[in-house]
Amino acid sequence: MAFSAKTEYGLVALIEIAAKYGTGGVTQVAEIAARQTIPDRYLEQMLTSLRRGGILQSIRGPKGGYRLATPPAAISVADVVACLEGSTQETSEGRRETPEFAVLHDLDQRLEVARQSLLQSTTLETLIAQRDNKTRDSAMYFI
Amino acid sequence: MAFSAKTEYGLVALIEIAAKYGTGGVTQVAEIAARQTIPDRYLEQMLTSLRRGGILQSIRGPKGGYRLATPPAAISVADVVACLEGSTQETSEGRRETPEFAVLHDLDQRLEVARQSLLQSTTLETLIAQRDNKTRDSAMYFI
DNA sequence: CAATTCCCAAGCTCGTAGGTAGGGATTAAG
DNA sequence: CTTAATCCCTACCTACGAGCTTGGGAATTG
Repeated sequence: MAFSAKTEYGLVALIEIAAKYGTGGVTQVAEIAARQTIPDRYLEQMLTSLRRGGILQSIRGPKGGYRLATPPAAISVADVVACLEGSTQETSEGRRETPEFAVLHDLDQRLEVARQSLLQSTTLETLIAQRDNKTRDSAMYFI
Repeated sequence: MAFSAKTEYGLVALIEIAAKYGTGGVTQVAEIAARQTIPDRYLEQMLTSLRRGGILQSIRGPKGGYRLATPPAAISVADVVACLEGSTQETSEGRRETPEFAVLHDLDQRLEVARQSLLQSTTLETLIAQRDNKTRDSAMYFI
């Protein structure tokens, strides 16, 4: 899996929350955690990060929960990844500076660009659409 | 870095070894390790994997060393990665089967395809050419 | 036979991903 | 105005694997 558990859980939760965006309703951690079989206290931390990152808004107290801060189409997977993949100090020192390492570093950059390009062009709206296509497709078996 | 140390070291070594392909000469672990500042006994292990994977041939004894088993243009970075990224059992069990996870799995597949596509289209020949371009470019500063 | 190289396999260590846990602040409902 | 539900903050724990070390052996050459 190219995503860490953190990112994966965060995205799964966001898909659920985003699906309710039209209605204005909120979604609770416990709900999502139960449906997706994710430890709830752990998922809480992801959603907290997403709130701090401006992707989610939270409402406290009974009947509280989370909702998106912006429309699903405005939130890309790249945004979510950036928010959850905690900036792990890229020990920039100690780099070996031979031309061979440099060439690999370039290749690495190109890989990263390709990845980011896909992640930026995929939004929560996209993901919801894909999810709904899937369930519709599987429903067709029953016709 | 999208590559593990293993892969990175292996590729660096292969670039050096591949550069001698025309001459038919061999390259020794100690040489590469010294030039690239890689622990030699560690690098040994990567080259052993590459030999077992059919990418390298080895000659033992004094004046021994490694050479490519095939021309540089026939060895893609994808081959090298496949050889060195030891198949870490993708615990396929325990997968959560909600549609949300499924959608992310699809996205993951697309990321992997994009990555493989780049890695397959990059060969040792490509990397050598890029390295040589680099050194030529930096040489121009002295004109 | 002695030096040089590759070969094989085990073991060590430290960071981190992934998860747990304790207690606090806010708010709705009765 | 109390109780329960929810989010909030912070610290801690732990298994595991990436990255590296080590100890020997087997082939080859001069």
